[in-house]
Amino acid sequence: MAGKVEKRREELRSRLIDIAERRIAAEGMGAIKARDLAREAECAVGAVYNVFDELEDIVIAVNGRTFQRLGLVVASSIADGQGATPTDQLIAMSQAYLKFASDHPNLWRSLFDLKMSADAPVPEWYLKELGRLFGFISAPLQKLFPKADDAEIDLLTRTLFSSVHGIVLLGLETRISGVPRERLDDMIALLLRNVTSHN
Amino acid sequence: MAGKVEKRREELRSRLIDIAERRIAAEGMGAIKARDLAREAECAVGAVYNVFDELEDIVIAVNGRTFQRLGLVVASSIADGQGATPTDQLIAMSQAYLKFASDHPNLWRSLFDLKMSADAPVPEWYLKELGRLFGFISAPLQKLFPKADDAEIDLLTRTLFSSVHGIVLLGLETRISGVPRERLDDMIALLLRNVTSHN
DNA sequence: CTAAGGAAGTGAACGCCGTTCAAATGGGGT
DNA sequence: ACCCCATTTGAACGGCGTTCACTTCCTTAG
Repeated sequence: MAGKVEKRREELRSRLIDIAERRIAAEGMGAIKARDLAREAECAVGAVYNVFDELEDIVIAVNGRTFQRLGLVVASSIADGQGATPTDQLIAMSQAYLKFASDHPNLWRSLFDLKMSADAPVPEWYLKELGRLFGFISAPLQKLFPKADDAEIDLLTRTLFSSVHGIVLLGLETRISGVPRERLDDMIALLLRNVTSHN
Repeated sequence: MAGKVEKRREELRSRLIDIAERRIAAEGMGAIKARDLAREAECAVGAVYNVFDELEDIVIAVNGRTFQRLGLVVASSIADGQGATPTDQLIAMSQAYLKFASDHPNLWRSLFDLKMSADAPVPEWYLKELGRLFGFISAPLQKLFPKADDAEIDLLTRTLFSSVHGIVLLGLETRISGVPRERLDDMIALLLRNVTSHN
């Protein structure tokens, strides 16, 4: 019966991730402090390091949840309107991406702000979720450009994802954009309609 | 003769910015440490704070230089080929932007990584340089879309800038892109040709 | 030329951080 | 019931940005 210790460990682990998620959502990645987490989780600072190697790993765990939620949001944005045109699907997904980033700016920023520290070999779930996102994009693109080969579709997928990401990123950065939130939807639609209308 | 003190101050100021610029270029924004700068500038830590309110202000000063250099690079990318089509001008500028970011990744990242701290009222030079960049983009766009009004041109300008920025940003991030450097030029050209060819 | 006044320069000290580790604790096998 | 060792603990460590009482030295008035 060697389950008691492990259970507590696992319980503490998820409790810490919950707390970190709330703090990141409320005050951003910079508000993650070992002593604060320990106090709120009612454990010693050292206990945090029994469950995670470094503080950064807690942020990575939160990012895992966030990435998954983001995937769900994007997926469900096209779940209903299967009759929509490929272009409209791309726009719907991109605007869902924007909405998620706008609704949870700190959680979303943390996905990209975290510098994977040196040796870190990019977590597998990261690439998996990213692949899911890319898959959502490339499907409509294949309909739009039936003659394109996989490499071309892949390049276009990454191009559009990066472009939309850039619009969302700079758009939510007040100091740069000077663009009101509702215009960002227009920018995304403008981009995607122009790119996909020439075929 | 009240010039001796000021001269030393100014001399120390520019010396610190030089050192900070080298360090950022070599090791990134995170390598800016008060004690390191002071040691290399051969002054006391406190002296740094006589010239700058916070360490962050040194990074801002470096960013000022970087932004100016970036503006020059983008401007000169279209200086020679005035006969080029507007689309080719846009592509040339964007690829110059990519080249600059790729040649000086740490300096370029520092332009955007720095979170202007809370109250900070966005430096005037920042908005000025950004305006210059936007001006370079909107000029060819006006030729491409003569019927568009200023608001439309402005929205398209910001859309394309953000898109190119996104491509560069994610493209230089190895963990996300998986795209070789030379393909990024293709992505930019692909985007801009598609967007500007429908007219 | 000198002496007084104040700005600039100094570096030890402060408070906070992530992380570690010797000591205390408590669950599991005998 | 007991001991053993993994878990847990929180004081301690090294490093950070920033401050401040103190010293130094430039400026300028007499």
